[in-house]
Amino acid sequence: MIRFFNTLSGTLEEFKPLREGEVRLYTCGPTVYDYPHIGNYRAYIFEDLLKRFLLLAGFKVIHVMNITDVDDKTIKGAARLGLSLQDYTAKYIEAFFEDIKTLRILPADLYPRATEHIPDMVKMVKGLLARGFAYYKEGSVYFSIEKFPAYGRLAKINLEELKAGARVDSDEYEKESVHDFALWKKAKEGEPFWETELGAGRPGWHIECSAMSSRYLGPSLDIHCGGIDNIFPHHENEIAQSEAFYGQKFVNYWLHCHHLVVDGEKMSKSRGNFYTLRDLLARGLDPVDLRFFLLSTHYRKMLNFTFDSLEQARASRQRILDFVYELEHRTFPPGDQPEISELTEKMLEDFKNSLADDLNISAALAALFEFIREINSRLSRDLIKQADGARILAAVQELDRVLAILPEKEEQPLPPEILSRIEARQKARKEKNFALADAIREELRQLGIILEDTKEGVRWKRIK
RNA sequence: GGCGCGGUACCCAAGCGGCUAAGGGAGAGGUCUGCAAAACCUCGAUUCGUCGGUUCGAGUCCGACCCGCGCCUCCA
Repeated sequence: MIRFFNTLSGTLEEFKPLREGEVRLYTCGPTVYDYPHIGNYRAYIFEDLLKRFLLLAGFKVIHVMNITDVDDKTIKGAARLGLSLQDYTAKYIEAFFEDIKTLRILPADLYPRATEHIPDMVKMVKGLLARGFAYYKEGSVYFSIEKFPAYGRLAKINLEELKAGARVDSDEYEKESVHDFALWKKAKEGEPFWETELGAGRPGWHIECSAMSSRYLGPSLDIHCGGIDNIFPHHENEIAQSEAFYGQKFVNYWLHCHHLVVDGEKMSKSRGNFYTLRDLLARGLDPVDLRFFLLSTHYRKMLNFTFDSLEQARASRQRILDFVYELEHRTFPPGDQPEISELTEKMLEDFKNSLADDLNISAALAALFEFIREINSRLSRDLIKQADGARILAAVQELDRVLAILPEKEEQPLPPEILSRIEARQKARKEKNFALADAIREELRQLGIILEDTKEGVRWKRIK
């Protein structure tokens, strides 16, 4: 049984897709006004884990992620540089795609852009006007939340209290009630706009997700994800718009990822604790280590990024890589043992069952590490046979369909000058010239290559 | 004011009513080694923020309190 924590109900629920064997997944994508930061990637990596798990569990997944390429920030950014909206956002869209590839995030099936779906949004806004859920005010269109009694269910916000505690809204647009939100914003001097049946203007942020999700996934979808901060108002508003328009349930399961903080505090540029992926790559970070770090804490728990915790994650991942390396490079005696198959199957089952339990990655990894220790113990006593080794390796590779943390292919071969240094060291060792041997070892270490002397000869591995 | 999250060994972290409280990192001991490094193995909490309560039995449920954090405004 697969179960997820549904923000809507506030409880763990058994997962049942609308259509047997198929999951329609919508995840909120980037607003392309700047380079994404590592907190953004925590959310995308959580979604990637979810999706990869669903795929491993045998589901067909149809995944749509929007790209917000028109909003206040993109408009401001473009204006500042005197660029068109499109020219301004193109750079960040490209950076986003580069980054997700670097982090081994599986691409979505579709990346609809807001600017390319204006007609869908206009149609929806018109429908909401016709049904009395929306109203015009000075050329803009607003959603009237009092017309939608279920408003506040997702965020568990009581409208009365919300009104009492809210600050005065200083929005330059006029609306009837403070918490009504804009569906369509009247064109302003010097800002991009679209000439439509609603008048000249641009869409509000929330309507874009409602329009694009239904366009590609239908009026009802299985899972909608995003960061915890999207719950209110963004997702609350999406529900209001979509359900008011279609008159049916919008999303069955809402999954939200908690924040990443840095050194215990919210990341912000003014605090100087703001990192993009590029910042970290420039420091020599292996992006897959970052992936593992972001992956290895449960998605509903706040994650504290520090360079120390990143180092812990790196070391932890290295243990898995060393295990795989050993299996790939060792020679085994022929034969196989049913006991090993059993251990392997048990580990796979534990791993998958843990993930099926609201993506409990800690328990899943614990199953893997326990298995690694068990097998290592046997390896050290030469108790693993050839077929066992192949089976173990296949199992770890299967898990890696979800984790995606193993080295991509064969390691890059070493350049000849390095190889000859290794040979020189072997020669020195044979001649018992250990001072020279150690000097060469240290020299290579400086170059990021670690040598290991094993029974089966010298081995090397790269370190970052 | 409202809503919500967290406090488990030196650090990260699972466990959510009942086997000896997972797992990883660091550390200590050992194996291997010319010595190392690396790797591997072993060992690390009578105890789960504090105080009460419920229960045959509580990190696990209830109450109070202390500490840290987030949201209620754009934000993953």
